[in-house]
Parts: sequence; structure tokens; C-alpha cells
Amino acid sequence: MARPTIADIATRAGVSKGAVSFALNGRPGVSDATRERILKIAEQMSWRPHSAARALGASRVDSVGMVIARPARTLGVEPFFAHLLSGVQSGLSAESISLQLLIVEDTAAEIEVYRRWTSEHRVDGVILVDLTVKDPRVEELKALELPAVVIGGRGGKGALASVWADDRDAMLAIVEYLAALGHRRIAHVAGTPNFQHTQRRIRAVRDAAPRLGLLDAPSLTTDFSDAEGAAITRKLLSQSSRPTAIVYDSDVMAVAGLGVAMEMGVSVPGELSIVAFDDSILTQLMHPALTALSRDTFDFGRQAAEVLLETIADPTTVINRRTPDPVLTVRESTAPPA
Amino acid sequence: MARPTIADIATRAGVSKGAVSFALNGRPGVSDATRERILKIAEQMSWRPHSAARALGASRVDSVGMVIARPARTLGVEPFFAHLLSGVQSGLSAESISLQLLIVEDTAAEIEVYRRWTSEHRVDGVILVDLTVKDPRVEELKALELPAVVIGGRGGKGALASVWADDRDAMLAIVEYLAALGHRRIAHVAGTPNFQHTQRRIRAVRDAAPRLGLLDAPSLTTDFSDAEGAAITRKLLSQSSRPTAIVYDSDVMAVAGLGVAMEMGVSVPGELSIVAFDDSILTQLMHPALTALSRDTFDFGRQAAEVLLETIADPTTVINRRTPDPVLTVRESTAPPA
DNA sequence: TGGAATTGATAAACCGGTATAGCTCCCGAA
DNA sequence: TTCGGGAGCTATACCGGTTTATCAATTCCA
Repeated sequence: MARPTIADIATRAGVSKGAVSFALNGRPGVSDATRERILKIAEQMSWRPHSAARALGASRVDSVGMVIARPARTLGVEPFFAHLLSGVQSGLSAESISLQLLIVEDTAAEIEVYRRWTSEHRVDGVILVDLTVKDPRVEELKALELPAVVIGGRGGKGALASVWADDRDAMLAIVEYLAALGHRRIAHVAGTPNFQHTQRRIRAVRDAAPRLGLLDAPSLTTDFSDAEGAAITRKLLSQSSRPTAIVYDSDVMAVAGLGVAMEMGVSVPGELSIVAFDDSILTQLMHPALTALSRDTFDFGRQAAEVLLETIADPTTVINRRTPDPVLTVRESTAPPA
Repeated sequence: MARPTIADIATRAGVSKGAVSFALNGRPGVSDATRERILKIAEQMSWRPHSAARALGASRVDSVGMVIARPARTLGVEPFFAHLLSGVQSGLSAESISLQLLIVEDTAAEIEVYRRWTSEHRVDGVILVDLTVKDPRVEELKALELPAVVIGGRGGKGALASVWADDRDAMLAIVEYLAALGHRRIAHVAGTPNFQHTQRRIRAVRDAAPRLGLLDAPSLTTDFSDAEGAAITRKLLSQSSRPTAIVYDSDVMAVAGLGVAMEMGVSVPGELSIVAFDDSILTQLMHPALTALSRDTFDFGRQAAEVLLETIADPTTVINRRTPDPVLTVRESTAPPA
């Protein structure tokens, strides 16, 4: 018999459907002997629950969603997402919950997806990335009453659950390291200004500057693309008093920046030190290999999955879990200034 | 009222549940006037079908799956998958079918996922990538009777539906281009030997060699990683009669190879020409920018989605759709030999 | 004009689970 | 001896759709 149902098992075991359901879900209502017998029969017939049937009855679908609103062009190179995804999956697979992934162009489309998912009951909860300051998604999700966890941004005022690392401390670590090497002119090529983590990193640089005696510490925002990263670098290196070190908010921009430096005949790390605020193979493929901030992105994703499952189980308590601080991996692209 | 059901609509319209179902699915059984009225009411109440309920009744879940069996480490840098995914989604979204994505470690795990998906009725079909020669997945999927489409490998003997590009012609184009530039010693750094496309590319090089008067045209297999790409390059460039051109099966390996050349003081393209068999931002970030084979990966994914939907609708006819041939984008990394 | 075919709709079964009311037995306490 | 109560199980409603059998009203055609 193909794809046995709970009714088939009931017949074989000589009990009712209800008893089988109790036994298979480990809840009281049947004796240990009967439970044992039912489980064995289910095993023999290699029974597996029909996800739709279960979803209909129990009104949960054992599936969570994740929408990434970035143009696919910039997405591919970011190892960040691949690691994050793997981590999320590993966190979910323990409970055999499945993941729906969607890549869309912008936040409006993303919100549309949440609406659709909710009305069609396709997911039990969602994972949010790239939180902006006054992010419209937060309100929307609360209105939809869809459990959610934010990755990489503190939920703030008890809004949504979150899993976050301290971007501020990380940025301070980088700047302090560069200052200790002797750098006094440090530039910061930041990401999209409305991302919360971008804001926090910019503030960290600004706050640290006077304490470390930096002469100049501008933060310049970009769209995270290699093109803008390159353009800003070109501008910075053309100034009369150019920076002796540049911190990039992503590995892709750092690589683009390195390219510009080479193009302009600025030696790295001799005349310019480069640090990437994110690690990946990319930074190691370069010559010189880039000094970068290493975060355990896989674990990040795993924890996000855990927190989401807890939030789905109990939507009233909002969890804000902090992950271990990232560490700076020093490679060949940083040295004392000339 | 939150989340109206088909019964609510029926009450409001003063008809039966069945009539509403007919109207909403555009099938005969109701008059045009009634249909109109029901549709308007459904619209007003912003009704959306409950996916689980529909799945249970119609025994299709409007969801397809895709499993990628590669270590996450190498995945992230490959823009290939991001584009492919976006394409697949765009092909599915037209029918508002959702996509389940899973990244696993190996093929055994992948097959396990297919079994689970089938027994739990979680997907209507799947998309396969990285087909190997005698791929165990093909047999398994046929046994499970799970509709599937293979990306990038001809299904062969009427096994599974497929969407493919001609890797042979593409490789020939590259080799002919290099030969025309005057190269006679061309090396090929290939991918995993058991992938079908790797085999086809290797054969293409071997077949073309005598015709183009190549002195030497070895194909060396790797695991697609930057590390092996670099190692092989190092070996090739250390030989007494080293190649004047190298073709890499992936952009990541090409970048790694370029790094090795620079490290060893071999100028590109002066002493060595480099071609990547896959295009992405990566190749453009480099200095010199890499000549690469550009494929419309997005469209590839879109077509795969289309073919899969057709296969699900009618599992008896096996579609083998050929996509447009890729084109060679010449950049700065290729030139006549010294 | 009468019987057959067609149209438009309804009621009810069904998909495969979960949840719950209720029934039977058995045990222990009053 | 009776009654309360819990353990163990059954029967059944239910989730929100789809599908089929059925039926009344109309149209068609001989």
C-alpha cells in the first residue's frame, strides 16, 4: 500500500484513529503497551504525517519563511547569506520544520509576500534581515500577528524578537587596532545609511575618533555595491591628505577598494591599510589577503531559527538574544602607516 | 472578520460552498452572473485560499523544492545560485507557487530530503542541479514518482525533463578563440570529474585539440574550490613548458588562479591568458578583469520553473528544452601569447 | 406536446489529520 | 455497597477547501 494514512494504521492495530493520533504524538490517552504496538506498526508501514492534513487540523504548517529584499546581482557574491541560510536550516531541521526562501526586489514586495503568506497560512513565522531605522516591516508583521525574529538588529522597545551581535564593539575593535598601529587618518566606507547596523557602525567610528586622537574619520555611505565602493575609494585616494587606512562595511566593497588602490599605484598595506567588516573566501582570495572581521554567520542563523521557534511556541515573550562578539582576523592588508 | 473562508463567502452570496469553489476556480457549474457576484464578494472580503486546505482536497501543494548539495562554504561566492534562484522564483511566481530551498552536505542527504518531502506531501516537484554521470537521484525520483526537472544536464534516455545549454559548444568557442589568438599550450582546470557538465567540457577540449593544432591541452579536475584551483595553477605554472592560457570551469577558481599568477610574477595577460567558464561580478572586480563565458542564469532558472510546472501538469511527456548558447565576454585577461 | 438533454445549483462525501465529548471499565474510599 | 474518579479508548465533529451525486428548471428537438 502506498502512503499509508492514520486510518490504515488504526485498522491494522485494531484501534481508533484517535488512539493512533495520540500514540504518534506522544500525548496521554493510550497505554504504554498500545502506544508501543501502534508505533511499531507505523514504523513498519513507514508512515509519515501528511503535512497539509496536519496543518489543517493543528493550524500550524511547520514551515517558516525568509525573504531577502536585495537585487540578485549583489546577492550572489555575499557568502553571508549562504552561511546564514545553512545555519537557519540546521536550527530548523532538528524540529523538521521547512524553510521557504524568497528573493525580491524591494521592501514593498517583501511586505506583499508577508501578507500573502499570512492569508494563505503558508508559514508559522518569518526571519527578517537588513533592518532599517523605522522599518515598516515591523509594524506590518505586528498587524499581521505573524511571529518574527530580526537578525542583526536589536528589536528595540519590545517590538520583535531578535538575534544580534554588537556592531558597535566590533567597529571599535577595528578602529582601536588601526589606531594602535599608528593610523590617524581612517576612512569608513559604510553601507546603506538607513540600515540600523550601518548607523551603529558610523556612530561607533564618530565616538571613538576624539578618544583615539584621530585627525579625520569620515564615514561615507554607499549602496553596498562594488561600484560605489570603488568610486568612493577613488575619491578618498585622490584627496590631498588621503587616509592611511580604510574600513569597508562589506567584503565585496573591500575587494573593489583594493582593486582601485592597485589601479592607482597605492601599495597595500604599505601606503594604505584595508579592513573588511565581514569575512569570507573572497578576502582570502585576494593578494594581499584582507584583514577582516570574522563573524560566525552559521551560528547566527542557527540561533535565529531557535529564537523563532520559541517565539512561535510562545508569542507573548519577546526574546532578544545576543551572540558572541566577532573577532578581527588580521591578514596581510594592514600594517603601520608609512 | 479575519481570514474569511469559502463558507463565509457562500453565506454572503446566498449560495452553497460548492458554487463558490466553482466560481473561484473558473470552472463550469455557475452562471456568469453568479460567478461575477461571488468573485466580487471574495474580493471585498479579501479572501485567499488556505494552502493546506487546498492541498488536502486537491492533492497538490502548489510548492516545489530545490536541494543544493554543496558545502555552504563554496556556495556563497557562487553568484550562479543566486541568479538561478531568482529566475526559478520568477518562473514560479506567475502561478504563485512557492519554493522550498534546502542546502545539504551531500547527495545521500539530498535523497533523504526527497523521500521526506514525498511522504509528507510537501512539494509537487523538484529541481535538480549538478547532475553526475549515473546519478542515483534520477532512479530515486522515478521510484518516488516525484516530478522533476534537471538543470544543466540532458536527461538522457527519456529519464527526466531537463533544461540545458550546450557546454560542448561553449567550450569549443573558448578554445577556438584562444587558438585564434595564437595560443598552442592551453590548460583546462575543470571541476568535479563526476559532474556531467565537467565531462562534456573535458571531452570538448580533447576533441578540439588536434583540429586546432594544440601542442598540449590537459584537463585537470578539481573539487571546484579556490584552494584546488590555486594549487593546480601553481603546478601548471611551475612546469618547464608552461601553458600560455588557462581555462577555468568556475569564476572562483579563475580568480584564485589569477592570484597565483600574480604571486609568481607571471603577468596576465602578457605571459598568461585566463578565461572563466562562468561570469559574475567577481570577474569584473579583478585587475585585470577576466574574460568569461556569460550565461543567462536567471533565464535558465525561469525556464526550469516553467518546464517543471508543465511536467507536474502532465508527467507523461518528458520535456528537454535547450536554452540559448552562452557568449564569450572578452575583457582584459586574454591576449596573444608573448 | 412530451421526453431527452442541458444548465445552474445544492447537499454531502471526502482529503488526513487533530481535538473533544463521552463511554466503559476498574480501583479505592466512604 | 455505592459512588467518584481516572485511565484507556471510541466516536465524532472539525479544519477549509474540492469533487461528485443529485435534482429542479429550462431548453431543444422530433
